[in-house]
Amino acid sequence: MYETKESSTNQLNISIALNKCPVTYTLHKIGGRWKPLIIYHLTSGPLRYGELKKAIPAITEKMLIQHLKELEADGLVNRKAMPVVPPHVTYSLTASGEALAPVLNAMAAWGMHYSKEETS
Amino acid sequence: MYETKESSTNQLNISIALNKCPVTYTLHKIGGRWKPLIIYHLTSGPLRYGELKKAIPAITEKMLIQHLKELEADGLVNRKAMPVVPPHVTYSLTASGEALAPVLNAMAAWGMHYSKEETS
DNA sequence: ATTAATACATACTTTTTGGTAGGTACTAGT
DNA sequence: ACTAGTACCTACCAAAAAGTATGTATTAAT
Repeated sequence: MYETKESSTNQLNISIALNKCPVTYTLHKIGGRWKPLIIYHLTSGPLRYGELKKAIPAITEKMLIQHLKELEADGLVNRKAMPVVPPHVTYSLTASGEALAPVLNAMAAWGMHYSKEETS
Repeated sequence: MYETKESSTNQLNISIALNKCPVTYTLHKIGGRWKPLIIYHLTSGPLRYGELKKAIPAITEKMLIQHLKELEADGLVNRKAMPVVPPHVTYSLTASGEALAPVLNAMAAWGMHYSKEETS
């Protein structure tokens, strides 16, 4: 029968999980394909758009800018544009972005440990 | 023009990101909509399938079993079936599942801190 | 007039993830 | 013969995320 609902259960369930689970909340903020890599590269200091692109060659410009916009909207990243031409824009981590460091470290430690076991 | 590629760039990019970034690896393992909640409920001890369902009312049976299968395949969760009827199956965390605790704690701490700021 | 440099924007398509609705197997108890 | 109880399975569909291709603005240098 497959009736179409007015408001998607998917969206509803996202907010249920977000409210019930702070882990899901965090996951939602850093959960894009390239977001951890972007954040990682910014931990060593601010970078220009083009520098990020070079640092992550496999990312397309669309995904890079899209993730940067989301990270900015979520308050994890600052965008600073100099009104010159050609444009000069730098991205840096905000306080809450920097505060992700222990999270990323814990995840990296787990990931390195258990991805090694997999291949052995 | 949109030519269709034989092997999706999406899949390729997943493995690029997985290889470059242990954080992405970890994210990939716990990244389902309900996985953090499932793991969280299992931290207090083994639970039966039906108990998990009651613990997370909003999840559908399809998603529950699907996530459990993935968690099992990824070695985070053990499945123990008693050959009785009606069936009796319990799920518990493996060593690597338990080892996620610091990761989840870090994520929960960050999530609780920064989701509060958002609503204030 | 054309090019170079930089940081995007947008229309469209593909791939993946999540949700809906229903069904199955097995046995003990009535 | 029928029901209850438990743990699933399987088509099918919808929504979200990711990728492709191409275009835009500005100005200084050639």
